[in-house]
Amino acid sequence: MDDEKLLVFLALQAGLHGSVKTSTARIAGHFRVSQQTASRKLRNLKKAGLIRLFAGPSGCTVSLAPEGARLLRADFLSLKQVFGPGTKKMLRGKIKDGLGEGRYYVSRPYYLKQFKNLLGFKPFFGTLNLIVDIAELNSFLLGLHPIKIEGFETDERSFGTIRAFKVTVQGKQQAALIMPERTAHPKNEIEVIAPTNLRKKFKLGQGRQVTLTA
Amino acid sequence: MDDEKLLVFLALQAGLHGSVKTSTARIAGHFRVSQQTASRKLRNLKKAGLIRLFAGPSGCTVSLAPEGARLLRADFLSLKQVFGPGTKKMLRGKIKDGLGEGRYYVSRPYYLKQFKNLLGFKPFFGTLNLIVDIAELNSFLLGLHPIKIEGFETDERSFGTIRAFKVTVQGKQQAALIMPERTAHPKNEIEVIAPTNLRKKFKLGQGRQVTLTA
DNA sequence: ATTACTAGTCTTCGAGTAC
DNA sequence: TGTACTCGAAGACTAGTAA
Repeated sequence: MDDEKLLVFLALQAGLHGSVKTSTARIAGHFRVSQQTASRKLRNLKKAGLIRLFAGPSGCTVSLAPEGARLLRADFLSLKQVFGPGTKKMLRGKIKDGLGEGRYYVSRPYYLKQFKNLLGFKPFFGTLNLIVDIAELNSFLLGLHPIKIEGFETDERSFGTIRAFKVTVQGKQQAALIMPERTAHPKNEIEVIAPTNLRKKFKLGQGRQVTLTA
Repeated sequence: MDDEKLLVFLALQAGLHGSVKTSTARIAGHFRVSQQTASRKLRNLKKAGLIRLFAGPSGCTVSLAPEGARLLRADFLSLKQVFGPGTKKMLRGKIKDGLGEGRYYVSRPYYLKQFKNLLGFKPFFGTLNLIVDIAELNSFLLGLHPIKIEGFETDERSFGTIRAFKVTVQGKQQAALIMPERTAHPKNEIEVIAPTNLRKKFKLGQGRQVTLTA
């Protein structure tokens, strides 16, 4: 029994917002593991913030925590891409006006050279900042080949390693989704670079919806 | 990285029927584990019959085996029950004419007593045999409380332990889905018992479709 | 560059048991 | 009945390295 299977099992009984009264022995029986293991796994899920758990001498009641629901939703979206009827890999995001910071670091020569070599284009000096759904983002990125853009340091500051993914913007424009390598769990904000000024080309303003495909 | 996550990762890249050329290092990088672990897990999935794998000094190409696709489909259906829009727990099956065997063992006193006590009804002496989709069945059963009907032995033969699940037939009739306890992976055939003769009540003949809800 | 074996370490499991 | 602790055994992980 892996953690995620247990989470699904609980979600099916408790629902996304409800709760279920059960026992560690019952769970153990279902997965054919020991009562001790069921108990421990349950506590682990609680510690990980995925479920809410109240356990006592009369059994335990469990409900999904928001983080647990989000995790399952991400799994669901991944599988939907596999089984869903003709769903192409796609990610929608809303434009957020950036701080002009992107223009600066995209144009650093050390990055620039790698962009050219590894992505196949010289990016416009500016980035398109998009707000996306984290679950959708994870599902979208899963299965794409990450391209590693190495970081570097100057006397003043350090520039971290970047993960880049080749994408298409609005179904037409070659581009790349980029994000810091460091963050284990991606934020809900991503940046897109392309050979041209995407804002101009597609007449995009703040709040407008953009579609990335892969 | 658990096995199932890896399978999803591969499925997203290879598709259900295609294949993908990759390397253990790339997979390892994605899940942030060692190359060795990725290699071993891949071989495990192959040994388990979930993927087809050709590995060599120039990388490896992977495709989903039918069993792997089935496993993912089961997961997908489970999650669909959680996230799907208003999908109630439901299982469809096609009637298969039984051998009259059900009539015999359902009426064994030792079973009968437990059916009454644990299911809350005295079953009609006969079973309705249904052919179902294994993935749907697994997803349906996941989350239902199994009720254990103990087996017993006579001088002539032994009667195994039965797992029973309370269900509703055609949205109206109280009933129970029963299956042998033994089998780890359920067959695609189940039996249904109810207080009344389901065949008569719903005018069911071979091949007719029946809906169970829970 | 690959895959994958071996060996040592670390994690996870379940029986026994306390409460 | 429950949950959950300890601890010895079984399994999984990574580093080093062969091919």
